[in-house]
Amino acid sequence: MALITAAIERTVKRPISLMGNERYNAPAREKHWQQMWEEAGVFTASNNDERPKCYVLEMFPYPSGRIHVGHSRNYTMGDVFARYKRARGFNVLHPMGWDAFGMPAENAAMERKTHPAQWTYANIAAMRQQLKSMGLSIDWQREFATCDVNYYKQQQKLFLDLLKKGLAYRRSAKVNWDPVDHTVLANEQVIDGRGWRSGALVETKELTQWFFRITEYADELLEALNTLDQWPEKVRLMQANWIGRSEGMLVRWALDPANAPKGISEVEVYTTRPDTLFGASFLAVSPDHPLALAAAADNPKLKEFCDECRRQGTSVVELESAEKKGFDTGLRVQHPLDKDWLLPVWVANFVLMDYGTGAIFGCPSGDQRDLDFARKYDLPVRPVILPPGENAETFAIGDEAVDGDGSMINSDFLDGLDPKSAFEKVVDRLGAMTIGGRPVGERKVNFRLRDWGISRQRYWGCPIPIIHCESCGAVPVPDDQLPVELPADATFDKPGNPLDRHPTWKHVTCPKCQGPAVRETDTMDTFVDSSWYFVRFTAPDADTPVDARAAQYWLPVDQYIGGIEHAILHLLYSRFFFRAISDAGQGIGQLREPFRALFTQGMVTHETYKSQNGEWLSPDEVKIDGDGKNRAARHAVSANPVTIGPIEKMSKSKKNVVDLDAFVGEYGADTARWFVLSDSPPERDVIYTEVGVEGARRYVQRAWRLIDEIAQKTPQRADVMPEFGPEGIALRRAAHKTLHSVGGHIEGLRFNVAVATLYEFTNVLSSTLQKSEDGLDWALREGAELLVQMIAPMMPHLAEECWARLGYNTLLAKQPWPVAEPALLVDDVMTIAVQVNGKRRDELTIARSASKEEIEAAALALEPVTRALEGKPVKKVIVVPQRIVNVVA
RNA sequence: GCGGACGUGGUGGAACUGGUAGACACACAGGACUUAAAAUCCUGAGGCUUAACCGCCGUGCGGGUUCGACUCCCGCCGUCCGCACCA
Repeated sequence: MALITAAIERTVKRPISLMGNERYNAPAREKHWQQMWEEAGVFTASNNDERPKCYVLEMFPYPSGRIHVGHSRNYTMGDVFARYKRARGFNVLHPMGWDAFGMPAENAAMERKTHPAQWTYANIAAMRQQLKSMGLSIDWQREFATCDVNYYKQQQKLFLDLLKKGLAYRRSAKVNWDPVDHTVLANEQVIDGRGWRSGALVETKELTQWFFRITEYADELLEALNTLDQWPEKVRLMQANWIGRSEGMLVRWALDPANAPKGISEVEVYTTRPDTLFGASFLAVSPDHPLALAAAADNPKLKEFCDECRRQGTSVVELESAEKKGFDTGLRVQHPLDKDWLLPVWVANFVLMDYGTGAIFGCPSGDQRDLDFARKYDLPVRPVILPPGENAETFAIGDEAVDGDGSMINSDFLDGLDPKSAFEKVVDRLGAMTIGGRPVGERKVNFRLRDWGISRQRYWGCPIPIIHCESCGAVPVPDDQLPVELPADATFDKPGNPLDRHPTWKHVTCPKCQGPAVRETDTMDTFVDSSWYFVRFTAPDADTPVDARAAQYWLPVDQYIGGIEHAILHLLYSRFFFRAISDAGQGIGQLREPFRALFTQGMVTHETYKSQNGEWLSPDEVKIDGDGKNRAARHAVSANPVTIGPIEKMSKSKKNVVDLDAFVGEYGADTARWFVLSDSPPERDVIYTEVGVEGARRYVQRAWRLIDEIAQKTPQRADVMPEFGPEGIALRRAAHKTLHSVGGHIEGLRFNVAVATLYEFTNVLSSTLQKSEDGLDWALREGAELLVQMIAPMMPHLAEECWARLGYNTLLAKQPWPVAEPALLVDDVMTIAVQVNGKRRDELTIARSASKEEIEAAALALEPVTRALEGKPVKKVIVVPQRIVNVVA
């Protein structure tokens, strides 16, 4: 029995030589090599290793069901990098897991009557198979899903750490409430003021919710962006804008006691432009500002106005088109720099309660919104900054506010100063004055960033480990009672939170007083799950959330790869959470940034198709006729005309996806890998086309044929190098130069250029194969072996097959990256362009050792050069060795 | 409105810190092999002019710096993305 299997094994293992034009059967061979890798455990990463480490990570997927070719690009890129680094002698960690909590599972439960867990784990099983079929060099032993009890148990510990440290807290906050689905909606789930599923008008509701104190780290998160020099500039900029630091002043304005509401004597305003204080013409407060509420208490019309503002939609369209509206409260304030100057206090719909203090002073001459507002309600407009070149006597504000540089006017002691000095002077002046025992003005740094609300009124998420007790308040679940597990028997037949309506789950005794109490029924935002999974991969089975030794060995992630859509939230939350858990006691050490290098890859796009009745059609339901302008589509079965729509990112909803299984079954994984890496720069989108795929497939076959031919024609290389003729030398130079450049391109993630370089070398190799010369066989074989090793990170199965064909019985996945011979990287002759007056006229091939004088003389002797000179005297000759000669006449 | 990126043949794109623009691929055309097709192989090609060479033009448009600009600077035009009443 054992003998028979061994025999079968051998026949399967040895690739059959190609006689004539036999094709390489990728799908069959790929399965074989995947099995070989698995048996050899090539991709298992050890936490105890002498080699330098390299942690390569692609953003882990949400298990939505199936993987399509669009998803595969991200993993392919990471895999090429991981395989390359492994070959370069690194101990590589390349793990995979599942971002498995979230709403779709609950929706599926509602629609299909399957439990979220069942749905999720079934999807994971299917997608794991798909990823494995791509031949990714992943250490599957470290795999986990965030919905695994073991994972979210550790996350509950982290939550309690943060709570102890004061980095998690509870407060009341507004949410978008869907009154039909009884659920909280994220902003992006509110479309035109209505719930995206129910269509009901969304209400604003105050709920007590849990928050993480990310604002505590606002300054650090902003500052540290400077250290992330291997992140895209774009992402750093987006984060910086999101954090939105501004430097300004808090200014306290005394209310005119004549009609001030009881108990309120001043209004605090945040401004970044205290220099324009003399241009103030009114104060405006948010409809939710305490002063507005107090004033509205005995003013029904004002109350009505405030209510109307609150109803004003939160949708983007509404905010954009919303008119600036206000209501005069009748209250008056004293100007801080002129006691006799009284200004009106308005309630305005454009003032946000949750930025700054919810109150502003309006300076119409310097701010467009304030100007629009002042014009509408006929409030004074007083210019305070005179733009350069304007005359102070005649200058007036028209329809446009002036926010540029200039010199101060109409501003008392600030007159003549530039705005910056005026700013400083006002800071000094107001700082020295007091109101109600405090300074009238003080410097204040403000951030746009808000604390991170993590409460979700959902079932399928990590339960927040808190017990609410009437007498003890919010009590942390004691460590020995963790995890707080999701009840398996929840019901999903109606909207609302299944945890909240579960008959028994939430009723517990208080850990402190043993009295009756209830569990927190909110679960955590799934962004919490993804904020530390990369830490957990370093020790997925540890009893504590973080294994200090493993974390400090592997982190930071050396190369992180994912979509630009996560530029802000996921990446910012992760940067915060990493610091927070470290400061709360997890053994991460001194490290503050989790991701050393970040790469944001482009999407795979595809044409979209729509049937006559407006339904999306998938590519395999459509037949394309003709090409160019005559290109038309019809339905594959009914032959009805089909509209070809715009090229868009592959997505399930538009059905413009190509399923990975179908693709791999037909073409093989290597073709898919090669295709997504070719042509387009990796950070840019790549368009999926049938012809592009055919091109990739052709190359797979061509490479295989070429290697096969060389394997047949040339003997194994002798250890001693023969003497080479010109062809042999040229081939070896090409091979080693390619090796040098492909390595660099992979290192720099320029996969499309690496692919092009490999095509180029393949062309050289196959044309040299037609020639004969002493010693050439040796060079051909060397070239073939190098080619195989170079394509290995991108097309690992084909490379193994070729490697075996070349007579090796080792796994290529275990071979080190070949080293280029430095002597072959430098030519002994060089070809340089010769210009006359900056225009290229000819080129010159000359010994590398030639002196400047020799080059100059040779250049001037060229016929096209003398012709272009037309007898004119040469003024100057610029010779840049190895680059160019420019003759200036 | 604010911020950013990009613009190169029929197409995707290449060109290292300024130094032969169009590598490589796709599509196309011609040829070889074949009874034929597919597959494969060879050849050609930025545009204009030309029989061909030569020549001229050419990296969105206009200017500038430089011996020399796809690359750097200034001003436009266009496309895409992010943020958006943030005081």
